Amino acid sequence: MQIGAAAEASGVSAKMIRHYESIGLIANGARRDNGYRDYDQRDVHELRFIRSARDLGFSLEEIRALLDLWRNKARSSRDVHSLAARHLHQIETKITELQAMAQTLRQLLQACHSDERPECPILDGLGGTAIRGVHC
Amino acid sequence: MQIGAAAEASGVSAKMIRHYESIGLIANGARRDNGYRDYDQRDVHELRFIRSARDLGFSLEEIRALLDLWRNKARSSRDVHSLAARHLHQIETKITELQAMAQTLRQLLQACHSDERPECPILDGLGGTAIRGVHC
DNA sequence: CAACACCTTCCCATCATTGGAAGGTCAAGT
DNA sequence: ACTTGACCTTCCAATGATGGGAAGGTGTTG
Repeated sequence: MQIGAAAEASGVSAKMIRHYESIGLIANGARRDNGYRDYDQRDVHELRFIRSARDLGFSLEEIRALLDLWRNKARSSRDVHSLAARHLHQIETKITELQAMAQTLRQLLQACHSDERPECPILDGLGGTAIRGVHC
Repeated sequence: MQIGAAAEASGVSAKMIRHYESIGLIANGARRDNGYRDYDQRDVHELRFIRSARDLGFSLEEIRALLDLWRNKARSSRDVHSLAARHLHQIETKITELQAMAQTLRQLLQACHSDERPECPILDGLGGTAIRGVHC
C-alpha cells in the first residue's frame, strides 16, 4: 500500500502522514526498494485513530499521549479517562468563551438599525467602553 | 506618549502595536527625534477599538474592514451590521462544532469505567469505526 | 559614570496544515 | 523506444496571532 492509498483509506492526507512521521508521531515505517513508503492495515488503523482524535479536537501532543496508551497493553483506563476529561474541559471552556462573544455580538447587532445611515452602535460599542469586561 | 504607555492604556501589547503597524492595520505614526514612536489619545482609542474587536473574535482582516468603516464618515451601518452578522455566524458554527465534539467525548467518557484495567471504550472508540461521521 | 528602564529592528517559535518546486519511478498508450 | 501522466520523494515556505529574545540605542536617576 502506497502513501496515497493509505491516505485515502485513513482520511489523513499524504502530506500529513509524512509530517506525522517527521515529528515522530508515527514510526518511520517500511520502505520499498524505490524508496516509497509502504503501509499495511495496522498502519491505516493507527492513522484512523489519529484522524478520529483530531476530529475530536485533540492536539498532536495529546494524541501522542493517547497513542502511547493505545499501544501500551498495561495501561489503565483511568489515564485515558483523565486525558479525555481534561480535553473535554478545555472544549467546554472554549464553548463558554465563544458563547459570551456571540451574546455580546447579538446585543450589538440588535441595537444596530442596519440601514444607509452612518450611525452605528456596533462601531460605537467597539470604540467606546461598552464592551469592557469581555476579555476573552 | 511612548509605545509602552499606549500599550498599557489600550490593552494591546507593544509587540502587537508594532506588528499592527508593520502589516498596515494602523498607520505609520509620528516619531520623535530619537526614533521612538509617539502616540496620542486618538491612537489609543483606535488601539482599544482593535482590542475590543479581537476580544470578540474578529480576525485582523475583518478588523481592517471594520476600521475602514469606522474611519469613513459616509459609511452605512448596514455594511457594519452585515460584517458583524457574518462573524457571529462563524462563531455560532464553531460553537456547534465544539458542542458535537463535547457530546461525543462525554459519551466516550461515560462508557469508560476509569480504573486500573486496560480495557477502554475511549481508545476503542477512537480506533474503531464508532466515531465515523463526526468529521469536524 | 554606572545602573536601569525604556526604546529600536530583526529573527525565530508556536500549531496544524497546505502549497509548490524540483526531481525520481512506474505503468500504459502511441 | 518514447512520451504522457500519475504516482512518489525531499525541502522550503506560507498561513494567523502572538510571544520570546538578541543586539544595540536612548534617557533619567543616583
